[in-house]
Amino acid sequence: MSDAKPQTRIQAKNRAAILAAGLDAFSQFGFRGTTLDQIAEAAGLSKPNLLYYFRSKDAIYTALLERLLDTWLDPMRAMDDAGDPVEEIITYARRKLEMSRDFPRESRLFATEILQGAPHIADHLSGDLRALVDAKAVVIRGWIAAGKIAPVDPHHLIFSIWSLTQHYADFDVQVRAVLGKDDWFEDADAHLDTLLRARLRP
Amino acid sequence: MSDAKPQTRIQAKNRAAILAAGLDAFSQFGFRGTTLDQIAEAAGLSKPNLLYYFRSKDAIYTALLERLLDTWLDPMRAMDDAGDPVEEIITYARRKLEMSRDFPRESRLFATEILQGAPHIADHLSGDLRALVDAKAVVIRGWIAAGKIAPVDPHHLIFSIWSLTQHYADFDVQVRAVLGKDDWFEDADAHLDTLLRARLRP
DNA sequence: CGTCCGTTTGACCATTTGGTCAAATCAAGA
DNA sequence: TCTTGATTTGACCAAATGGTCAAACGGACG
Repeated sequence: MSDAKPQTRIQAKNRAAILAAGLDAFSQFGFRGTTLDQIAEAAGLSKPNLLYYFRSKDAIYTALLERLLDTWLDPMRAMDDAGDPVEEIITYARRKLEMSRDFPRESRLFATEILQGAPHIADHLSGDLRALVDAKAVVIRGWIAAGKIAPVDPHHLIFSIWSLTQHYADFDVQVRAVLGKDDWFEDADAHLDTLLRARLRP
Repeated sequence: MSDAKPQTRIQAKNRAAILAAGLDAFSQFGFRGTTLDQIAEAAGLSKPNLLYYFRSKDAIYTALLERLLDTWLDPMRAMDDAGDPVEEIITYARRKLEMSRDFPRESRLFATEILQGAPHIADHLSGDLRALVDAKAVVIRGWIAAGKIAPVDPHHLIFSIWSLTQHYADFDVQVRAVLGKDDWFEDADAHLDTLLRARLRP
């Protein structure tokens, strides 16, 4: 999976600058709403120069999505089948919430892609993602059968964790407007903890 | 708030067709990602004809958002201070879930607007919306003080209900891909019911 | 029938946008 | 220093896009 392409120092730097600028733009305006000039200016390059590093607008977007998907599921993969069930699930939720805090642009990029029908990653959803979720669903069912957590639909439990955590990144503007303050992490974390604990307690 | 403008039968019909087509397009592609030609064709009108009814692309989008905001908060307003606390909250969640099922395009339109920083409705968020949420927060705190429901942060409880329910409309593609089936309503409804009930039980 | 006003359209326009290309510039090794 | 390949750019292009406008059309009513 590692790129075999050799990269000069300057290439690495410029490609990184382009991806950073692209993440900023795409996560805020969506694919169609973002222009190459916008990205080029933010990256400090001319448009033709930008296209020297990525063959098209779509290539930038795709590269970002691939980089994102590569790490997006790490918290779920990190769930330990052998750990304490309630703690494993709650830790998973906390890690997802931390990602909303630390990588809101990535979360929004993912959200806009899904909202638009996931045209670039439909395969990923019904492939890798579904396989991983199904695998974790088996683990969760095992925990239920063992009486370690209360009976719960594993898929919808996972959806709950996704929605509860990503909401704080994706709807950040709304959250801050309603809360009247900017830092939601501590309160959200405590809230999620009690919510999940109440539901999972066997 | 009622428009004083008289409308002929044909005007009402065409304006409705345009709004319907606009909702389809904007909810899927966002504001910048949608073209007038797209809307015009879907509405069965020529582009100049479309602009005879709405002075600009922005006017269509704004009209849709206004219509949406007008009804979006109805379920929350319908929460009855005098009703049974747990049932009121669960009924609110169910109504929101029904909206995800029955008005997914509206939900996605709202989601794209918020994702992009709510440029058109920032005032609404920190005005009407915040006021309503704060009012309901007072009610919920009253319920807690009376021992009718378990202690909970009212704002984050409301965020939870928003995120849990809207997720099924906004991330519909992902939900269906992971579930491997198209109808999620019944299972989601049951899941939400037990989740909230477990958390709210005093 | 003829008029009037609401409706519709073809032609047109300026700007934006994704993308190309040949030429110029630069940087490092021989 | 000279060469070579990587890097950068100005000029350019075709298509798409939001929007305009004068002219044509159509139906209801006197």
